Amino acid sequence: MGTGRQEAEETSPLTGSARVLAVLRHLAEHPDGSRLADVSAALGAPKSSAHRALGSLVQAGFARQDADGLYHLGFDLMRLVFGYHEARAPSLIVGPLLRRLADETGETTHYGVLVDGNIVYQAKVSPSRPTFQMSSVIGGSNPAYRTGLGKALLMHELTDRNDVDRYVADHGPLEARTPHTLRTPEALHDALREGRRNGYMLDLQENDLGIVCIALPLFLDSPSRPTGAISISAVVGRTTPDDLVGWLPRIREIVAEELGDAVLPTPEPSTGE
Amino acid sequence: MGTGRQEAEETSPLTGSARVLAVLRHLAEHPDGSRLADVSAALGAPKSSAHRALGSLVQAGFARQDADGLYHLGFDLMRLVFGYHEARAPSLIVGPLLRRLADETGETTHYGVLVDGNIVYQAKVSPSRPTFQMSSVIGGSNPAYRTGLGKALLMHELTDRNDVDRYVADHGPLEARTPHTLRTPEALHDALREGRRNGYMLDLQENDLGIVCIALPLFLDSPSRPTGAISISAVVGRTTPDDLVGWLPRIREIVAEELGDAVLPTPEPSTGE
DNA sequence: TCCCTCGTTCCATTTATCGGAACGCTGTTC
DNA sequence: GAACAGCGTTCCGATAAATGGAACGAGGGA
Repeated sequence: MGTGRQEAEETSPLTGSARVLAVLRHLAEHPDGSRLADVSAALGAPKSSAHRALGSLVQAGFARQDADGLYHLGFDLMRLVFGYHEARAPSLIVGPLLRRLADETGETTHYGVLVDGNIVYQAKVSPSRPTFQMSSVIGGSNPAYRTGLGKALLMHELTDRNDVDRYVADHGPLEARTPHTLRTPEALHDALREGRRNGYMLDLQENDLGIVCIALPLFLDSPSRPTGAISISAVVGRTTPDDLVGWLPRIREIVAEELGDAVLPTPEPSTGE
Repeated sequence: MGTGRQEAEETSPLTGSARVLAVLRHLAEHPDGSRLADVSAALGAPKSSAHRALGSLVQAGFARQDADGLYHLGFDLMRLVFGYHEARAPSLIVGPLLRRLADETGETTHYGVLVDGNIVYQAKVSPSRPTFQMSSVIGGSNPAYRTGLGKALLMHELTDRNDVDRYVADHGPLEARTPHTLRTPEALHDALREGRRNGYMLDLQENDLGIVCIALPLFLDSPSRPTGAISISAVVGRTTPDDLVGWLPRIREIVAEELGDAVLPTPEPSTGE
């Protein structure tokens, strides 16, 4: 879920610091460690160049070499990134909320923001007794139109049909990852309108077969534009859409306790179109 | 807890890819974002150089620039590091164990390995209802001699007095972070010996005032040399050393259920010296 | 003992980095 | 409303750092 870019690229010779960063990426994508020859081959660079790049990374604390000669991501980089994440506003503010929701429902919770038409996961809390492992990763992304988080945010950005059409035009066609993915601008528009009416958004196996979720936008900064959205994900069979909606009162209660009652959207009573 | 290196360094002009990596570090250390001028000043480099370095990072997906022009760590880097961490053996193997222990005791649990005389935290699980926030960060480190995790591992590395003396000589003096830190090789040797006898190790406010913990080494690979250690930390006042030791039977039970009964040390009955 | 693998080092060539200076935009001040 | 100040960005000749083919040496197997 949410990869990022291609593995081996033949765009340009890839030189200088760009090559060093490519090596860093390679190390991160190989958790069991990489040999020098692997790195060299993956980059299409001579051994000596790969070796020099690795040397720079090791010296900076961004890579390390174990007793077997295998290169790994450096502990210092992990400390930096984990420290960065824990110090960021989303973790600090919505972290406790996500944990309470995960404990209460026994399901995985997420917080995500909208970046260029995609949802980027900013925080993730698995329940104490995980029933399954969600494939989402912090920093990873998915198209907004086929995730609960994404649609919960889009519904306040794309308020009329023209907005929806422009979104679809700008961010590529609606790719049907599952049979349930919304395929047309009409379907998306209808879903967003219903979301605005209800004050929440459902995702019924639209991004991953077997996964449903309920999502709510959060208005942490501005009362008009949502800052991000939270979601609770579950597996079909164990949880029905009705169950998700049934959690709503309790969800709203917990959100209000943790962040106040101004951060939730006010459902439009019945602004029939 | 576990910083890593100095902030502003005047070692050498710092050029090329080393400078790019320094910029990356700077971004990670400033979670609220950095201006170009900040980066430039922090590196002692001209604006244009800092700008070029940031450009390289942005292009690689390791940095991003928000609408206000502030530079941040890139989402792609977060995805890479979090994905790397979740795919690594320690997370996969001891993760569920740490979670169960955290749930059972209501305290924070850690897994750490010994690297060059220091403990490096590899996994961390906070309880669902955190009573306090531990300052440890994944990838961060602390001297082994004043942490429960570290001593639990040292006790199988430094089995006689000569080993202890050599350790102290190699890894600097025993710095007393708190009044309870072990100050002499004798005290450390005695503590390690008692740990070997008991099959566990206590840390009684030796690294952080107000924090006590109990730690056990894990023998995941070899039956003779521990792979790493797990710990459960608590605040004094709410938890006494006796409470920690009282958890032991349950801890051993859970560890045996999750990983088998061969991964725990066999307490030496009474090998009096 | 030989051989193969793998990480490391060397060095002349070349190419990307360096950085001072100028540009243009935005929001502010007088 | 016009001059100003701060900021990110771009330009370009001089310079220094990256480049990579080849040789080296340690370690492990056959």
